[in-house]
Amino acid sequence: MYDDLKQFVTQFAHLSREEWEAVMPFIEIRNLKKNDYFIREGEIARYISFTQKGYLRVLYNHDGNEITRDISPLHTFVTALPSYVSQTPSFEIVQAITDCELFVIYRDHLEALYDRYNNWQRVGRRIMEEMFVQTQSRIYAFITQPAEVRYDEMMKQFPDIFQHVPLQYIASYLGITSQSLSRLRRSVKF
Amino acid sequence: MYDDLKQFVTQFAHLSREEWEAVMPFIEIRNLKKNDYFIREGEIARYISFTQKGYLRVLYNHDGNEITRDISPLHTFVTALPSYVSQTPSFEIVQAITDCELFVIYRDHLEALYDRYNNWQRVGRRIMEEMFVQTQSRIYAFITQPAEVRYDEMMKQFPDIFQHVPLQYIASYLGITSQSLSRLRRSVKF
DNA sequence: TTGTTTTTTTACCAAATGTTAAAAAAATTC
DNA sequence: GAATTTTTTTAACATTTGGTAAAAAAACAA
Repeated sequence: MYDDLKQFVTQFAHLSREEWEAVMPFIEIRNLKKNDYFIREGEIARYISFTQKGYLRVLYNHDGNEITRDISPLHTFVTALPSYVSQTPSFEIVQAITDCELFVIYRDHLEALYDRYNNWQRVGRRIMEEMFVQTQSRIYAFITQPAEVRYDEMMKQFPDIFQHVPLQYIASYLGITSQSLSRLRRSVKF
Repeated sequence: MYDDLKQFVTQFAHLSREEWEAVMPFIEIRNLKKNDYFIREGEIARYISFTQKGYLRVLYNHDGNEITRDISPLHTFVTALPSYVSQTPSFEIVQAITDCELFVIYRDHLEALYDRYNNWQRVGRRIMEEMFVQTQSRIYAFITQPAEVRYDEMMKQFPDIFQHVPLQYIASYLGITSQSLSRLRRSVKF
């Protein structure tokens, strides 16, 4: 049932049986249809989600344009983090790109788990460290690589995403317009 | 002595007197001269630094060009994080931009502190959350703002940096060449 | 100070990406 | 399946940024 979740978290720290089972009562299964919202604009992000099935994106409205900041790979945690950590209204929106099955954990429950088990707190810390490292490499990509290379790398790293995610979201994630993405896709082919 | 450090960490969690004092024996003061290295390329990052005085930058060599990924504001933690978390040789270099006074803490000591005090583990987690949120807003800037706006925002947010940090490092941090930075600085003036 | 090295600026041209508009293709709805 | 809506592609032109080279300015060293 929670195999993927278990595998994900135990990458970061070994958990005793008791520690692992302590999270169980806090996991809530939520199914979203394509285009449903996980977090709406202005809402306070009171929970975090592990994507068991499907793809979410994190976006925000910038002068009427939707800016996709993140497209979640399978089996990772997603929320509108700025809102989640500060418990203030979210400028970010989290939306289902495809039908999704999510494991949802409320922040209050997770914080209680952290209070009780140092080891869970460690898992939380290590996951954040890892996410930070990944975000940094994305910044390196923006600094050093033209859009075409960023696109190629993304295709290599997340080939499954291209079967499920509209190109306009991918273009925004790469920091270009969908017209530009179209153009560089054409030039790559030949 | 450690007032700035104490203020920084207690932003993230309240610490009892015992908890605060537990870190003291682990703090090592290190002074760097301008251009000295804190972490060298290929070295394993075995410690983290709080910049009490001065500015560090995090960079790496990309086809012979130095790419500045980060310029540390005063009173924050810095290390070559990918190496630090995985304990593998660092591709990133951490170098003093100005003379620096650093509070250095070894990873082994910090991990021991985390093991012993859940509250310190919490501080570590919250700092990583905060750093992640900041890095994300930098990604938003890359996606939505042209270099000129990114430059203006940086000047607003870190005006002190411009008195100490060479423009070429700032250009690289902004993701442009120093020639381009020169050009847009000229156009802003009038 | 003088000479040397490094950094910043300027200029010109090239390449990458944005903007606007419209057509084509695909997905969705009735 | 036909009509409608959304997404993707194409095209022409504008703007931003990069690359190369060299001059000017600043920092550093003898």
